[in-house]
Formats: sequence, structure tokens, C-alpha cells
Amino acid sequence: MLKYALLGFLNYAPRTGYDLEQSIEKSTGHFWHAKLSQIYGTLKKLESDELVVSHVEPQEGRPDRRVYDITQAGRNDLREWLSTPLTDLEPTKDTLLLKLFFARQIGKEAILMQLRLQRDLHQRQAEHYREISASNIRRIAEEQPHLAEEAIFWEATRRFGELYEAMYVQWLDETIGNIETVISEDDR
Amino acid sequence: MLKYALLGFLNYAPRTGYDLEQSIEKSTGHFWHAKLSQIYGTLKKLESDELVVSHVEPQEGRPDRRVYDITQAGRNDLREWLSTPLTDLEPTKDTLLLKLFFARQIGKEAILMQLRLQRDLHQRQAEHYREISASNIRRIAEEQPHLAEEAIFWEATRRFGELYEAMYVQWLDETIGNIETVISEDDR
DNA sequence: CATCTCATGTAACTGGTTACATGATTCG
DNA sequence: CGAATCATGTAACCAGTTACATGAGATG
Repeated sequence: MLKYALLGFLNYAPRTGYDLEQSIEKSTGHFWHAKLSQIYGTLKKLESDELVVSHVEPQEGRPDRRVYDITQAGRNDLREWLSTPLTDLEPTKDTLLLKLFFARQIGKEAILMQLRLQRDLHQRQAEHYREISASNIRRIAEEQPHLAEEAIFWEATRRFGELYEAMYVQWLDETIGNIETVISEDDR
Repeated sequence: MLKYALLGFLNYAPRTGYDLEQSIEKSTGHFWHAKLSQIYGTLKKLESDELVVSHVEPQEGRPDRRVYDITQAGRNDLREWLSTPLTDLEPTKDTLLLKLFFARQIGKEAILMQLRLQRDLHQRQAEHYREISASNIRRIAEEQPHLAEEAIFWEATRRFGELYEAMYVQWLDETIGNIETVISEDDR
């Protein structure tokens, strides 16, 4: 799948593996991320499949840049993927839920501590979506008017992050409350 | 991580790889799943690490069962993992969001169709959490009273699924609405 | 003087999926 | 009579992570 993230960004404009990592970090990072090592490897594979081409731009004082660009075959592949509907739900993996499921093993106070810690992390992430992400999208759309049409979709993905984190915080508050109630009942 | 799901279930009672797949399917399936092939492989690894032991129960007319049980070392490992707080947020991966991010490539009607399809899937999943999952938990807790203490945690994970799917549907409705509005503005 | 940024990559490993192989019994 | 269930496993592959290796220039 990283393949399509890379093709998607290269379809806006050519860039290096390093640049791609930053593009991802700034925009799709919260729902699709990748390490540099994986990006370099995937680009190599993409080039051997002729979906992208690269050329080296020599530089002085720092490593040469290998700039990738999408090919017509790459554009076709991207478009085909985008056009194919997802007919199933994606399976989720959430470590916190897995730990919570088996939490009786370690007792209520121990799990409460962990839930409160996560609550703070999600709370901070929720604020991030409300503030920083929202202004980033506005800025890019203003600076590069040819991408203004994209903004509605970018904003939708940001909004997802916002709702997701708000839901997570709400659920944690509710869950923490329930466990606290059971503890005080046990004490009676 | 599957490792800990397996240890967690074996800590309730011994069972086979096949049984484990069903336990997972029925309970942690919506936040942690695995294919049989992975389960068998992981059990083998766990046994060589002496966290579980197995013995074969011969059967007639069908394959012999290899029943696994957790060892004391396995219990210690499970408890240690459960006790270690998660200090970071887990990175998410969501293919629908990735497609949506690049959706201008294929146009608004094409993406709307896909979003509506997903809306129905998530709607159905939300109902599943409200109805089937909730009654399953009640039934298990009644049938096996020694697991009644577990029910509060199980119910919390079920509730997460319910809130998650409700949030997803809400977001899809909102997003579909936004895109439809932009389309009708374009038409003017 | 240390850390961050720019910039490339490879290798080993871990986690997970897909496909293959087998075969009796039970349910509709 | 066909599909699902019970029950085991292996092998090849794909995706992703961690660790290693290099090194100049800019920032504080």
C-alpha cells in the first residue's frame, strides 16, 4: 500500500525518497506512515516495475539527490487503485484494547494508571488535529492554488483524526469511570 | 503481539490452535485477529521458548488434537507485558483515508460511491456491536461465573467497537455531505 | 562542541498473508 | 450432494522495523 502513497505524492510533483518521507510525515502521517528505509526500498521496486523513473542530481557538500518521477504506467496504476472500491472493512489492531481485554490479570489500579496515561496522549493528539493540522491544510492550499481542489479531501482526513481522537478520549473517560465505580463497590 | 493474545487465552484454559482461532474470532477479533497459519507458527515458537507446553490427544475419524497449556514462565511473561504501560500512541493505517486523500484524481462521483459503500459496511458493523457482541459477553459471563470479573473489561472493548463504528458512520455522513455540496456548487 | 538536517542506502529480522496439502464427519 | 466444520501443518512471499554505515553543513 505504501506504493500508492508514493505514487500519489509523485503525481503532484517529482521528489526524492527523503522528500517523500517528509510529505508523508506532514500529511498522511496519521493514517499512513513509513520509515525511510522502507521508502527507499519501495521506490527501487517501483522503478524496476517502471511505474516511476529516477535521475541523480549531483550536489556539492552533501549527498547527491535521486529524484523520482511518476510514469504514465504509474499514473494508470494509481488511478486504477483509486477507482477500485474497498468492499470490506479493514481489520484493526489496537494493543491497548488487547491489554485491556486481559487486564483482570494485573488488577484494576494497574490498568487504570495505563488508561489515564493513554487518555492524556489522545487528548494531546486531539488538540493537534484541531489546531496545527487545520492550519497546515489552509496554508498549503493558499500557497499552491493548483492544489486547492485537493483541500476538501485533505480536510476530510484531518477531520477523521479529530473525531477519532475525541471518540477515543470519550471512551477512555467512560471506561476509567466504570472501573473506578467497580473498585469502590469492592471496597464496601 | 499475537503471542500475548495466545498466552492470554491459554491462561484461562488449555486449548488447541484451532480453538484459539475461534476464541480470537469471537472476542478479540475486532481489535486483534490472526490466521490459523500464523497461530500454529506462533504456538511452535512459544513452545520452543518454553512459555507453553503441548501434548497430543489422539482422536478417531479426525486429526489428533495438539492441546497447548501455559507454563509458569508464560504466565510471568504475560503479566509483565500487561503491566508495562504503553507510552506512545499507536500509528494507524487506514486504506480508505489514503484513497480519499488522493481522491481528486478520480473525481467526486467516483469517490462518493466508494464512501457510500463503506458507510453501509460500518453501519452494519455498528449494529453488530450493539446487538450480537453485547449478548455474547453476557452469556459467557453467566455460563462461566469464574470469568464474571473479566466481563467489565470485555464490555469495555465491545463498547470501543460500538463508539468507533458510530464515529466512522458519522464521519462518512459528514464527508459525503461535504462532497455533495461542492458538486452542486460546481454545477451552478 | 553537540545536535539536527540533508541524503543515501543495505541487511537482518519480525510479523503477517497466501497458497498448498490432507481428509473424515456433519449439516442442510 | 455440496458446503461447512474439525484439525493439522509447511513454504513462499510480502510488508514493515531495526540496526548499521557514511558524512558534510547548519544551528544553537
